[in-house]
Amino acid sequence: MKAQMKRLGFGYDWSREVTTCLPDYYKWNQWFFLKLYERDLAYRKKSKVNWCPKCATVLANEQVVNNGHCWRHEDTLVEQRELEQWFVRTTKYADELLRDLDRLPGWPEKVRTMQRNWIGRSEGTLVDFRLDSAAGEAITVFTTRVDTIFGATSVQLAPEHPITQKLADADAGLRVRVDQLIAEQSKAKERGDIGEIEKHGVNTGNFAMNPYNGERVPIWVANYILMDYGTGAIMSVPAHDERDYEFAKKYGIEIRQVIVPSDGSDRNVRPAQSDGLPFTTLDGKLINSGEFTRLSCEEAIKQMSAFAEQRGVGKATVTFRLKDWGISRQRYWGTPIPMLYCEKDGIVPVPEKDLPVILPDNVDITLTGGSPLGRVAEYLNARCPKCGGPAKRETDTMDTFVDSSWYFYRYTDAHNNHAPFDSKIAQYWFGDRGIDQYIGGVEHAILHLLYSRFWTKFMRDLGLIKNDEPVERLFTQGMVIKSGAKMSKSLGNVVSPDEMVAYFGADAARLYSLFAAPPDRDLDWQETGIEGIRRFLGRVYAFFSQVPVESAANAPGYSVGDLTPNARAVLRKLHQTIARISEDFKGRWHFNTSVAALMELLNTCTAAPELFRAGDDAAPAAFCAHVQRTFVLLLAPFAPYLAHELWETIGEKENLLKAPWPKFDPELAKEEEIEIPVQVNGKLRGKIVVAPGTPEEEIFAKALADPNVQSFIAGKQIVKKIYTGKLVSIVVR
RNA sequence: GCCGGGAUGGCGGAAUUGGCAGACGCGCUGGACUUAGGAUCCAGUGCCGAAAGGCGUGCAGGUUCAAGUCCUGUUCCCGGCACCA
Repeated sequence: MKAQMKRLGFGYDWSREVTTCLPDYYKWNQWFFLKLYERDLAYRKKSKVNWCPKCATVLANEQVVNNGHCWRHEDTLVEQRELEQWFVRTTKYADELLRDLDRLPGWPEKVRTMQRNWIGRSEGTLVDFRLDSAAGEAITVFTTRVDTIFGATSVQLAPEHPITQKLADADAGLRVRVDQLIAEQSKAKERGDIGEIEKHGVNTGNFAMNPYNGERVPIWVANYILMDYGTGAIMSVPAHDERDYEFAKKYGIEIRQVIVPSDGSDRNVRPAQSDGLPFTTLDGKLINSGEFTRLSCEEAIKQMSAFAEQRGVGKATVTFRLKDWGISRQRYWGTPIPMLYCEKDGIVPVPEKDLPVILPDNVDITLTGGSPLGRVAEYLNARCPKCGGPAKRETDTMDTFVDSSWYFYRYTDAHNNHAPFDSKIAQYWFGDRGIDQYIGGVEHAILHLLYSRFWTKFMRDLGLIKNDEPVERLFTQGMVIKSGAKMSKSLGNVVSPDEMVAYFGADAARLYSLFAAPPDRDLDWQETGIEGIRRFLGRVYAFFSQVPVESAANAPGYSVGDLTPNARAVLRKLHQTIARISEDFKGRWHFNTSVAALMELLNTCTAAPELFRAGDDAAPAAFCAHVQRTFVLLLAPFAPYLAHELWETIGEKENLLKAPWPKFDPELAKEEEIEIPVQVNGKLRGKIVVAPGTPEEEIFAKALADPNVQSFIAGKQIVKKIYTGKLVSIVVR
């Protein structure tokens, strides 16, 4: 990989290379982990986790893609397993991660939207529905539409909800039904089609009280209620929620309308006209809602949340879709999590001075199931740093996204033995706004980019850095598609550039990949067309071989005024090309047009062979040398090998990489005469050629005199004449 | 269902700000050179038409002297999210 990059002539500073699987890097992962743990940002909990059978390890939520498939193995369904795992409290930063998206104008809107959706902030109200049972227990529901609560005609629980479980424990019949619902949900989750399964549920026969009107409503358990969102319990308002409506229709639960359109129309007022229900927009006002009747929805939400708080039956709240980041992996390759389990002292962190916890090298990684590290006795058995007694090491390793969450800071100070990096050095490179320009595939829009944003905020709070965000400007490359499938390391259908480099050369491979499509677009990789690139490079080489070798430095000067029209045309094209390529480098990065511009420049040069022919004095040697030299400089970023060779050919002694980028001279780029298209009634009818700055009247006169234009205006009345500086438009009737 | 992005010749793509649609390259056609051509060079190449001219940027409308570009509606493709309460 490294050799490939070098062969392709990429200019990386390899002295800053970091290798995340070596202890001098992962030591700092462990150090960060201890800091997370100290700050209660890392914790252990038992929970349902995503398990990829092919990876034989756990995956974070973000790493489950495409309806429940593994992000590494898109053909493999992820299973749900109950495991004790380490989590990082990304949710603690949920608000900030969401808010700061608005401060990233240099990010594609697409990525920001994806992150916003992923974080999924939702404002709502928690309301307690007290159970009939003596203990004063209550079901807490989460709703974004507390204004509809007078229309609540049942409470719906997730099958896994603790109260469901409690009710089921007391009712064997219910237990059977509930277990069915759980099985069904987890299957659907594995298949990834939860959301498409038909809504159904079971009435528990119990009741809970709506604190707003004292009404007792039946408690149901339903398969469309998810335990891991909100509180796992909802109030069901069939008149104003589509899902509740569907459910109520099916089971004959009462549908009670409490919102009507605020425009005064009577649509949807009578429940008998049930076609119009559910009415779900916020643009309405309340009816049948006690003291809140007649309020607008928005006002009602405010007042009714406040009401809940005053009565101690609920409060306004915010929930997130974002979950904590599960970082435990049952794999060998990864950073060992620096934790110990002591019989006496429980969970004990490895002291900082004992870092790094080194990954043992005598591990049999061919076995599957469970953490490989658990099978290495020398690794597993340790001493408790507190009591000195026997302790077991944590055998899970960290998600590799931990490595990539901060590696770019390590680049600033890659060989630091005392800290992940020196704050001052990081500050020098990153300033307050982070990486000037980051490049990556869209596939990392929520994984890597969310984790590294979190990590940056965490490091800022540790006092290591000052910037709030890791990346100021983000550019998302398109994916490379190969016969219909995206090309990626994990899919293993990567086209190696080696063959292309061997056959056509590194320059051709570089130019080809740039020329094929702009970088933000997906590229369907097919190798037709590289011949054209090779031809182009051959023509460049030929162009330089036929020209007299003359160093620009040695040649006497020349005056632009003395140049032949052809030579001036070349000079003009040269400067237009400088402008175009410089523009492409400024952030648009459409290098496909840069390459096209170089081709055009060469075409212009070779179209005037007399200028560059040995023994022909159609142009001064200094002019030729200037054109050649500039051409090489423009070519260099794209085809560095050929450029270096040509640089020597033309007698340059200085290092090409140190030569300044050519300067654009707008005077030299300016056309001496411009061609102006003439339209009659919006259709192109002729073209006139004038000098720049020709007055408008003269242009119109010339335009009207054009014979073809004449034939279209003859006998008609001119209604309007427009000259924009680029084009003449004549309207006749 | 919701949120993004896209659709331009036979193909990849260009048109950066409402101003000549198709730059540049591939492919194709014809020609030159050649023992040879899968090398190189020259010419042509959006569609219809002999020409004049007409038509043409997914589809249907609209605004404008002028629309690939702006507005309304719509179809299809790609990506993301999804019983999110």
